[in-house]
Parts: sequence; C-alpha cells; structure tokens
Amino acid sequence: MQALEGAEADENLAKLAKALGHPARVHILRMLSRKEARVCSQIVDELPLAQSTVSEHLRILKDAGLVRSTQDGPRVGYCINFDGLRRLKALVAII
Amino acid sequence: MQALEGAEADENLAKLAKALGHPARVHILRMLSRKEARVCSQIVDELPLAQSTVSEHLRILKDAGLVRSTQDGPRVGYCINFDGLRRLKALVAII
DNA sequence: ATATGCAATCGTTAATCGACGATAGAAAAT
DNA sequence: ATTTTCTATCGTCGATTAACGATTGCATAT
Repeated sequence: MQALEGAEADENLAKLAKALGHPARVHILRMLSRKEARVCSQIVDELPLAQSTVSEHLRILKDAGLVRSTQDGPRVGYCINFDGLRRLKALVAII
Repeated sequence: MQALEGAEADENLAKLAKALGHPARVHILRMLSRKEARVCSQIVDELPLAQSTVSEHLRILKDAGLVRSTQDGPRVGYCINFDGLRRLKALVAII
C-alpha cells in the first residue's frame, strides 16, 4: 500500500483528480463503470465529441491510471482500472 | 440532496475534481482539514509559492465550494467547506 | 493482396492555467 | 493620522489543455 499522506500522496491525488476534472471524462468513467461501453466507438456515439477528442480523453484517463485498455479478442477494449479508482477513493476519503 | 448521477452530477464532480487537480491545492486542503492553518499567511509560509499565487489557489478552492472564508473576529480565516467536501466524497465514492 | 473499420497520433488553433511582481484595500497598531 | 500587516486583484507571460480534421497504423475480412 502506498502512502496516503505527504507530498507524494498530494501529487498522486492531484494527478488523479486532474484526470477526473472534465465532464466528458467523468461521463466516460461512469459508462465504463456500469459496463455501458467497452470500445471507443461506443463512447464516441454517446458523446458530442469527435473521435480524436474521445481518444485523447481516454489517453488521459489511462495515463492517470483510472482506465486500462485490453485486447480481449479481435478488438481493443476499455475498462476501469480498479486499483487506480480504489486509490482515488481512498485518497479523497481521508481529506 | 442533489443528484449523484446524470450530466449535472458529472459537471459537478468535474468541477470539484478540477479544483483538487493541483498539488498545492491538495496540500492547502489537507492543512485546513487538520487545522494546521487558518489564515493565508500561514499557508504562504508553508508553500514555496508567492502570496498572490496562494491567494489564487484559495479562490479556486472557494469557487469550487471546497473552502469557506470566515471573518471570525479581527481577521479573515479559512476553513474547509464540509458540505462541498462531503459532496465530493459522495460523488467519487459511487463511480 | 486489398479493402474496411476502428483507434491512435499529428498538427493546428483558441482558450485556460499557473506563476509572478506590483498595486490596491482594509483593518489594527502605533 | 500614519504606519504596518494581511489579503485580494490586476496585468503579464509562458505552458498546458481542449477541440478538431487529417492522417497513420493495425487487424480482420474479402
């Protein structure tokens, strides 16, 4: 378990929160959380954004460790990174 | 109680998370949470930032509803806005 | 081998953010 | 009344972000 306090934890929480700091990314995360979507095109269909923009939002969520991409089968799939999400919840909970 | 789902909740969470999306602001929030500081100058002393920059971070936290300023007595004090913080925790918890 | 479909990356533009010093304002102390 | 102390605001600058269309890359299907 990583630290929940100190400068490193602050940076960690800031990075996670920053990734969450856009409505489209919150929406994407919720879709993935409820398994309403697994591939990029489904998310593009749902949001009023270009494919490239959605792809960029997914990259940001991946970079922050909130989302993982999987190649289960023929196509790239996305899913919640539960480790990252758990950590975010833990860090927020103790503020 | 406000909604925890839907577009409005997404925007709300994004706004709160964005405010939290900077290490200095996380640090400030933790200081206030632990009552290690109550006035701006104490925070300035603690952080390697100019007074104007700290003041701006405080403004962002206030705008997001995570911090309140109080004039209890002779001088302006800052404290956690527990309503906002509670809402953040609730919104994050259900992702 | 070629075509198709999906996602990532590139290049660009406008907008926003983060930081600072300087300045203003308000209250308390002298 | 003047000085001091503390915080907010202004103006500026460079860096980062958000968005898009266009292009590339990679599988699968034909």
